[in-house]
Amino acid sequence: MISRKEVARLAGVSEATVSRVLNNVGPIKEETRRRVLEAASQIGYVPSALAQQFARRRSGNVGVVLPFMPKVKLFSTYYFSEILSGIGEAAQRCGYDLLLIFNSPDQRHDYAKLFRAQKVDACIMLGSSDVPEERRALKELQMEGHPFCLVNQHFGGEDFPAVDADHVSGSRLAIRHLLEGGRQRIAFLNGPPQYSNSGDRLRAYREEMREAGYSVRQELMFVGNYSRTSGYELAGPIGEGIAEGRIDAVFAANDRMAIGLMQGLAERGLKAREHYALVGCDDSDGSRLISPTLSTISVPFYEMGKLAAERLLSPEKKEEIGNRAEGNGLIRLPVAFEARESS
Amino acid sequence: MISRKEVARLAGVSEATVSRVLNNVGPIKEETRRRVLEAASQIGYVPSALAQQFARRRSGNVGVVLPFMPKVKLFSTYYFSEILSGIGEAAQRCGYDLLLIFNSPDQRHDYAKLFRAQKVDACIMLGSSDVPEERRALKELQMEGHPFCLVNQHFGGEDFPAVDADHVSGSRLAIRHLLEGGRQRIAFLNGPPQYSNSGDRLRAYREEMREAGYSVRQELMFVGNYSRTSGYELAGPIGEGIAEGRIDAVFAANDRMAIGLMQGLAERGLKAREHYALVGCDDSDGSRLISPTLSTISVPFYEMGKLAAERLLSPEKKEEIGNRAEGNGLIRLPVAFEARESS
DNA sequence: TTGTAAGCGTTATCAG
DNA sequence: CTGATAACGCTTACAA
Repeated sequence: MISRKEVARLAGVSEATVSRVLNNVGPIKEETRRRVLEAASQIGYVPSALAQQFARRRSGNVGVVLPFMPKVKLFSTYYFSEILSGIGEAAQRCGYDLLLIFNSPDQRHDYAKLFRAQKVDACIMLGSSDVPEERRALKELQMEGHPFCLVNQHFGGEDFPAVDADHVSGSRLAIRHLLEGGRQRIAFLNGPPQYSNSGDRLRAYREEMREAGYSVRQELMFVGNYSRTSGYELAGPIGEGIAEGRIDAVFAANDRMAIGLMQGLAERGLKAREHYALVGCDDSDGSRLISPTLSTISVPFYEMGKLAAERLLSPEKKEEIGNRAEGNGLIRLPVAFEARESS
Repeated sequence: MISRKEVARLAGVSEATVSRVLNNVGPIKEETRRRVLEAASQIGYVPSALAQQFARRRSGNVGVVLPFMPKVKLFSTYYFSEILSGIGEAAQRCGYDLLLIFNSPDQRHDYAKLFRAQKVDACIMLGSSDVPEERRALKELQMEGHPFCLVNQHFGGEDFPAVDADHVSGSRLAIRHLLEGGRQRIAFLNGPPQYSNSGDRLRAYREEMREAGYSVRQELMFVGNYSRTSGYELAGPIGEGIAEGRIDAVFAANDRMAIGLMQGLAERGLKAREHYALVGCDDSDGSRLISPTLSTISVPFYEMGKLAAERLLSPEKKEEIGNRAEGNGLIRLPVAFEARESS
């Protein structure tokens, strides 16, 4: 290993001077600087990031925590990849490296440990879900004052820093659109309850339906797990509802389930728009490829990731956000309705 | 910061003993071990990864180098996300963390620097392309003996460690399929030449066409940049060719371009299968969603990423691969043809 | 403007 | 089985 010492010797200065030159700190005689840089490049010296991190007591890493999902190729889902792209963009600009952390299924989620071990200087949680274990881990983080931020999830009763989308408004838009299109028996295919946006959407659905004068019946409610397959499998019961006139539209909590459902229903001879209206959520690439194209809510995942990272890493943003109304770490970004052929 | 010292004091042992217990090294009296663990958990001690890395002179990180692509949300492309998922799976199993490295557009690619700076213990390159600067950087890596591996790319004339897919055979399958379907004027929409698989595919195309007794005409050759848009934009010239009977099939180097092309041609009233046959490459999710569904070559990206990582990180794999034929760092995984509606 | 030296929290070696 | 202690390569007062 080539170390500072050799540069110092070659340049005929002390090791401290080498550091000063390389870190641009303190006043340095121009001649000295030249000699040091010359010596450094001559022997191809590169400061050890390990030693620097150790001495500075900062890793220079942002942790990105990813949920464990058996059999799911995580990055291949539109949701994660968009958020990660946004985080990457911001982290790079702020001079941080991204450290990917996979939440193992077996061991408990010890986020605080990441900080205590100094593996990361800040942390962004993707796909976090509202289960007791997760709450505990996050509360601990907050207690210990570690900088972190959730993306696309929030926890009722807590004030965790988070960047979410306005899923309530988005869902309202979707339902309203369906109602305005003359649909009255709107089924709701929701995601699992441990995700806050499921709650948000459910609320929106209930309120809109009630405001429109419809009762919210249990036979219109379905729950999947966000996978294409889970939508596909619900084509049975939902298809029956459509065939019997009990359902004339479906609002699905994400595009994947909507697409699976559309495919399943197509196999039963039921065509979107013709036999029922369908609205998904996410504005994923797939929504534009499927036929008929899928009406959907576009969610700014990329921007959400970017904002979460900036919030943690960029000094200006940090201040800007600090100046917002007190006691609310949650930022909600607006979403938009995309009308396409399926509704 | 809670350090080893405090644990030692609380347990009434030396700091060295604390380390021994925690690292399970050397013989330890059971009673001592108990006391140390007790003390550690009592004050919530977590060893500093920074200090460990420094002392061990190993970062415990695998670098994953990603190309800079302006305006492209990298992870959202099937290709990268699948490979990354595979790498993640293997890295986790081998006890490494993933450090994402974004190749900035401005500064030169100094991969060796990553190692000299000890930021990573091994490195996997995604989306690497055959340009002089890249060759130089990789050659330097090899010269200095740093462990690295390319994925889905290889460099003629060099023997860099790489995991690629057998794009030659894959392309042959595609062309042969089109020929067997009675197509004779097969256009080829290739990717940029700096990617080795473009060369591989071109070779396969030429040979298959020649073997079938067709001349390879320049007017059948098109080049895009793997984006959906680039395929879409070539719908003009290619559409003309189809209309005028000069083209009756297209083989595209990836699904995204194929899909863009299909959409562009559809706008011109040209339908896949009916007016022309189309085969893509990658077996991306989109290929199954588009209508008509897209025939394609399925490439085991996930496995490629996994294998590249194992090759670098897992002791057994390393040996297994070392026992292969000499002088060839390149491993090619097989691909398969997926017949769908478009051809 | 530069040198000296005290950390930083581990690992690893060498005695005992 | 356990305790001292010398690295590790850098940052950062403090002195000169």
